[in-house]
Amino acid sequence: MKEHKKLPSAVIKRMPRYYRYLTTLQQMGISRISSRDLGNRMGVTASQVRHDFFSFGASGLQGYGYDVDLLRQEIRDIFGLDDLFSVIIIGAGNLGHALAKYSGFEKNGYKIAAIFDVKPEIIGERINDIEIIHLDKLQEYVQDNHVDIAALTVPEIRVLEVAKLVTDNGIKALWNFSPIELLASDDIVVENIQMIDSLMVLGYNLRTAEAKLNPN
Amino acid sequence: MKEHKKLPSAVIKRMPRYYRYLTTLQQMGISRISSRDLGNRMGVTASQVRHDFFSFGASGLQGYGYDVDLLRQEIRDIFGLDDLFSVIIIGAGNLGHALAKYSGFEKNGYKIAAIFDVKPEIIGERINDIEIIHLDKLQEYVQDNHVDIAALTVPEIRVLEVAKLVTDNGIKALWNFSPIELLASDDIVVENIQMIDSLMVLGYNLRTAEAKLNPN
DNA sequence: TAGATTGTTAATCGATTAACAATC
DNA sequence: TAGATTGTTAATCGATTAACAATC
Repeated sequence: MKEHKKLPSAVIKRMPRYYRYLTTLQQMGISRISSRDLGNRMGVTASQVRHDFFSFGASGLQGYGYDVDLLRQEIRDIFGLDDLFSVIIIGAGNLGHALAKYSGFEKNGYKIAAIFDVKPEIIGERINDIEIIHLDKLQEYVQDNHVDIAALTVPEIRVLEVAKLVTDNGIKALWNFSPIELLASDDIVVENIQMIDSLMVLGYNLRTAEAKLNPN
Repeated sequence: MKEHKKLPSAVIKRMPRYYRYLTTLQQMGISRISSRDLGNRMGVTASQVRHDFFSFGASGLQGYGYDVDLLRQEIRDIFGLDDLFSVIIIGAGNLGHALAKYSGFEKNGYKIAAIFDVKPEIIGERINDIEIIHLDKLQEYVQDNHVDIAALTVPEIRVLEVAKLVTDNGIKALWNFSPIELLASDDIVVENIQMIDSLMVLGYNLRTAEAKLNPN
């Protein structure tokens, strides 16, 4: 694998967006794209596109643009998408179900391997061919199966104990959907999906936009 | 309402976090907090806390700290949380169900008013006392009821047509959960929840952390 | 008063944009 | 060759951190 310098965090956060747009272009049968055209589609400047691609070792061609397939594959390499991360879901409620049923993860390099819950009546069921296993069997499971990431879709009051259980069993990445924010440590990486934060920003922007149209 | 200058977008995005931490402090019965203590809990510098609070007109007291209730209320004012935004959910799948069942939105100033879907067999059902209405009735509904925000939890292939339907009916804020990104316009504000982006960043950070522990 | 902590400006750092030579 | 577009540095802009006087 090619060595990459440590990328600025602003670039890392933008790369999944580039990846999504490149995937769409590929599906549309478009094989090359200029920084200007891509920037227009995404609502960013051409300069930023080139600067970002340069920062991870671009594969463009002067006077031509970027090769969509090649560039997309470079992002796949950087994010390790061809290595197929193994993800388990803790909590088989509606949100856990929604994640398990969504086929987009598998397509992009993340395999949902199992779902854990504690409700006896659903243990053994399958969602999208993924088995629901009792949380008591987690230790056993991680001994027999490699697990990269745990998605936490448990009720708010359970999330701290579940996070402890999961990390005590050697899992080093938490994808947390509860409104209780988990903090990363030296050893554990965390992504919090804080839906309420996003909703608050949306509401703020709505009020700001309305105030601009309708000053009083 | 107090007038606020236009806030830097970095500050706006951090404010929901402050708000969550202040709410937790309030629930713990803590009535005042220093920038240092709050920063430590959140993993940010005290300087940034003070700078941020200053930028929206802080309410601290030298030698004392910030009044938790007062500060929290100021954030509520800025985000309009006491005005109760009205939110409708389009798409009563698992994700729509999960949103409808989550009580945290209502508690924080966002009322889920109705859920729309097209599956005849679920029309009229109630989730968490919120009625499922046929999408054909949307126009009628928005004429009779004020709607601020539409949460889009429809299948990927439907999201563009649904976004058009919703905005054609005068709704100006879209909270989009599909992997098809919607772009904001002059008239329409958008928040995209791109779960796959968050997962990719998590996977990247996991690999980077592992590479640091285990260089080879 | 002495100690603590904010309010606020200045300094630094990082991210974005502009510019244009290089080159396909 | 002429036109297009990247690669790359420099300039600008915005965000973060440091510093310390003000003051509770």
